[in-house]
Amino acid sequence: MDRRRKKTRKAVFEAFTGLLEKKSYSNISVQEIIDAADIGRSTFYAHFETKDELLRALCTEIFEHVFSDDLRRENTHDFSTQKKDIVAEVTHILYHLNDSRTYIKSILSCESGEVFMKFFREYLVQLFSGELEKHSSDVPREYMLNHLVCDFSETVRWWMNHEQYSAEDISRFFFSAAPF
Amino acid sequence: MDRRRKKTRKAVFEAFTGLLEKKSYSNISVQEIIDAADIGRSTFYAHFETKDELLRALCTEIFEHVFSDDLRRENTHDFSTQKKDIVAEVTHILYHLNDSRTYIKSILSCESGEVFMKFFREYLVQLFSGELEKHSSDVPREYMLNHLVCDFSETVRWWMNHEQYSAEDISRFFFSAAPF
DNA sequence: ATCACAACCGAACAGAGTGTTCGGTACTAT
DNA sequence: ATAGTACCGAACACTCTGTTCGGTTGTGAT
Repeated sequence: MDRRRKKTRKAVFEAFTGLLEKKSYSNISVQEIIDAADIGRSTFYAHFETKDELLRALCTEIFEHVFSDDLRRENTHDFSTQKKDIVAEVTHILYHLNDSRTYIKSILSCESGEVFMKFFREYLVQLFSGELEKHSSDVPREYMLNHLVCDFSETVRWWMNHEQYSAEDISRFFFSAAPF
Repeated sequence: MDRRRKKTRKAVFEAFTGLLEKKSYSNISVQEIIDAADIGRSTFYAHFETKDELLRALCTEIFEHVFSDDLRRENTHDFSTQKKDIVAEVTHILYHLNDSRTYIKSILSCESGEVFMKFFREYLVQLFSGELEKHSSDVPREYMLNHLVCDFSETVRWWMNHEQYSAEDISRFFFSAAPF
């Protein structure tokens, strides 16, 4: 990718998350992002169609990082590593999430958090749907899957505002309270 | 309250929820609500300062209904009824939620859902914080409280899209999966 | 039935934000 | 060196917002 495009993209992301720390998503105008990023008006629209798309792009970028290992493992059909147990996998994801903490906190701080959480839950459905096979109960499978996904995503949301805990702590909390 | 005010208020709420079924919150303009409610522009602004305030007013109205008994009980210092067990209480709230199902589904269908969920969680914190005393664990109390609140609010969100289940079913699912 | 009051109407207005266009400039990759 | 790409920013048409105000109609109390 052209060095200029990368630079512009980065400037926009940083301006955007910076603004999210100060004010809510809906109160941020495209013009403010443009000014903060110090780019031309038409340049912004050459990269992103709307503010919403910018948010989605940012979420995608974050999750590509967080779930990068899982995705890679899916492509290489290496069954030995696929059998990693769920506890290790969850802890691993928590480590990655911690890396993007600053971005995530900004996004979660207002309405835009809903978009982030939606993205997040979509990834988690894949993560937990396999795990669910092992358990049986008189509760609909679909309910349990949604339950696990929400447990974990909300655990992460909580964690983002409680920095004192480590990834291992959070993993332990999660498995203590979740119905595994 | 003046009959006209009641009528207008009702017309706005109905127009708003009707629109929410068709398109997302942020894509609904005040003018569309005004047209759908068939009222004058200035009339809308005489009732609600902004679209956001309308959403909050609608949420407040819903929760005043859903939690009406709890609130009443709080005022009358009747300790005999205060000791109602949590299962009955939860089931009771689910019944009330079912009454407002149409409204709630509309609100939850897009970004406005976040506002609804936020309101909802605030009420639930009160409901569950007492219940938590009874349990002990090596997990922070604050985490457990948030966990219960999210479990329940997300259970309700799930329920709204799975009409085939009764309030009793949902109550059972919730207590099966929650760490009680 | 009357009457003071409150609610509603809707046109008009200023202001803010959006998304596009276009001619010109500057950078990049090869 | 050069062709292609990205950026700039002014200008434009458009939509939406929130307010104002003079006039109309409905309401509740007496």
